[in-house]
Amino acid sequence: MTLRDVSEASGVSEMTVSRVLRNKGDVSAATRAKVQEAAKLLGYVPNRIAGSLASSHVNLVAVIIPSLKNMVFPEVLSGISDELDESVLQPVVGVTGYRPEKEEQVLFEMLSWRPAGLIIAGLEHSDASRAMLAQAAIPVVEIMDVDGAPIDSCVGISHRRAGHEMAEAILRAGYRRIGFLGTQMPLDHRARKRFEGFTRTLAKAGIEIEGQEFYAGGSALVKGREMTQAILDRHPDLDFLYYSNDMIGAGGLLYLLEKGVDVPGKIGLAGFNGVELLDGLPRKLATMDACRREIGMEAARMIKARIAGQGEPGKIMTMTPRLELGQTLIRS
Amino acid sequence: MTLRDVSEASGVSEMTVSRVLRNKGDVSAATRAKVQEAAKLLGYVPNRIAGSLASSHVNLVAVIIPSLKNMVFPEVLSGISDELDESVLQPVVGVTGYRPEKEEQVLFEMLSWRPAGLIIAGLEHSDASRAMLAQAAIPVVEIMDVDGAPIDSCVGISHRRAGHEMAEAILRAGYRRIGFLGTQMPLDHRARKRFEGFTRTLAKAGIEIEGQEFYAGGSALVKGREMTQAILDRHPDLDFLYYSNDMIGAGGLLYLLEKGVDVPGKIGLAGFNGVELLDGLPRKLATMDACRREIGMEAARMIKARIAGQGEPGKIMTMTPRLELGQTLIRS
DNA sequence: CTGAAAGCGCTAACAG
DNA sequence: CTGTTAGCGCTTTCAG
Repeated sequence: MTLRDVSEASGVSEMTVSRVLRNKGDVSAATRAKVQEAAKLLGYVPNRIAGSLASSHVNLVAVIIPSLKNMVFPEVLSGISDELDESVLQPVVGVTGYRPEKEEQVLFEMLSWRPAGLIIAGLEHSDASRAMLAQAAIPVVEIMDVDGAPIDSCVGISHRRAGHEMAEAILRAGYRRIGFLGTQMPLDHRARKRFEGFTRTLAKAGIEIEGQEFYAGGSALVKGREMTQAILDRHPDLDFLYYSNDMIGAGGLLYLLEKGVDVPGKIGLAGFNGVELLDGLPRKLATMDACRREIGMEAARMIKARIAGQGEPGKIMTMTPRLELGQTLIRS
Repeated sequence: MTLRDVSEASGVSEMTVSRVLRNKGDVSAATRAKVQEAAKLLGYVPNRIAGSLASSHVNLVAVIIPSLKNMVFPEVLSGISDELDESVLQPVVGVTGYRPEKEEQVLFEMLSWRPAGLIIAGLEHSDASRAMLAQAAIPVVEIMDVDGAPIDSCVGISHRRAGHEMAEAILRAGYRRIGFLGTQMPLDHRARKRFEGFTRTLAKAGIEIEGQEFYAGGSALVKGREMTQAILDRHPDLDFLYYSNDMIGAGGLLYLLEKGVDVPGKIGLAGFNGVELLDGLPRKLATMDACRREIGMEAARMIKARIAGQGEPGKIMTMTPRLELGQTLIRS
């Protein structure tokens, strides 16, 4: 089923059929009707592969994320998808599993489709990846993080600053014996930066983290419980626990409440991400919103603008996450 | 940057360069090396648009799902993505927002890329959608649901049966005054089928649902709390609540535990999906696993097989969800 | 093992 | 407003 079929069925030249189907150029109402009828009758679906090759315009936006298992990324994707929905652009998603080699491979695959733009999570990329992007010469928006040197545009939050602000709030509230619980993911740069921002701020106040606990795999809620128990077994005097994400934080919160521990009196808690789930917990966990949906939407907007020839390259947009004290961090 | 550039840089014909880059046909080691060096030096990324047009082989698998906001679908996607990872196939995702018109539109868009196969959620599609799929003549796998007539292949669970089995377990445990809490989504056919299977089985036992509550939007956990309160306000005598998904069920569970209600003695609870989250709750909610990841992986496997010319068309695979009684449904 | 010719299905550019 | 011509960048096919 090709344009030629529609052309023959309607008695109109292929070129004019093409114009009708793309709403491009002036075509008389009569011809237009004939063509549309023939196309519908035949159930013609244009071949974008041929179309894109001929026009060298591709309506694809490549999106590269580390994972689909962590709800954070589907939320970003959802923002991108919703925003692109109002345009002709279509997202194509690739998943790297947090692995740089895989990122390179996925990037290569995606670029081979000659997308009109690219959205990619994080600022850390291999030299090979950077080289590919430079060659591709398409608008690139790096998302989620702004702590570093973007290739082109960038929208996200400062995770270092997020860690820093949480540390300040904790200190301000008077907590001093602080533990950290996180994921065993050396390649999660954003978690690492939050940790750095956090510990550096504590250090400036002359405080060092008294205990740490890391996990990998499994149900985050369960792991949060287990880690909380473990860290308190080893460091019973801790008066605050900072979790690298809300799910393990929620697990810890549930565990402590069951134990009858006074939260936030005896021990304070905080997580990170601002997941909706927290609203339904018995007590609201302190957290910091990562602006996931907004980041996705803004990235999509930037790409749209650039493709439309409007936005400037190199634009950096820093979102400011709200600190939400909830009910697990004493107000100061 | 085209094949021609690599050809000129390496002094090898375009055709042979093409063969090297695709590992196709016999090429001497010497030529191969020359070509690979030139390609790497230039940072050449093949143009799959041209390649696909010329060969009429497209390594894309279209995946159409209702939403990214409900964790269920990213989980299925993740299964598909992981399974396709070991092949040359690449998933391309489209989102319908549960709207049939949007599904048609997304399907049209996707088919215009001439994917090698299609995975689509659900068995309910408009006539136009079915017509497009028929014309496309590619392997189609409908997923998540098996209650209906598939277009081609199909892998999922019977939601009617899931509702039926849960009803049986509830009756067996001796509960009689039953309430239902679900989403306000007339187009979520799977939720509807569970409800049908559930009520039909109750009816056979001479029992009718005594109260219902529906929600739309907002945090499911919070809504679960609110709905639970609301339904019990209106029907204080209910002794069982069946939730159409685990998140609202978890909200209900937390609410009742806080109230000091005897679960499952005074009132029993059950959800649906088998989300990992449940493992970390104070009490484990009864549920039924929807086999989300497995369905994704199996669908991807079916597509791979079909594209490789192996699998039979029309294969239907019914997964059997495990009933997990947890600690909110009295054992019988 | 290597190359030349032809064309995938469509659209840009130009001519009427 | 409509049609013709010439590719887009690659691969198929066939010839050496």
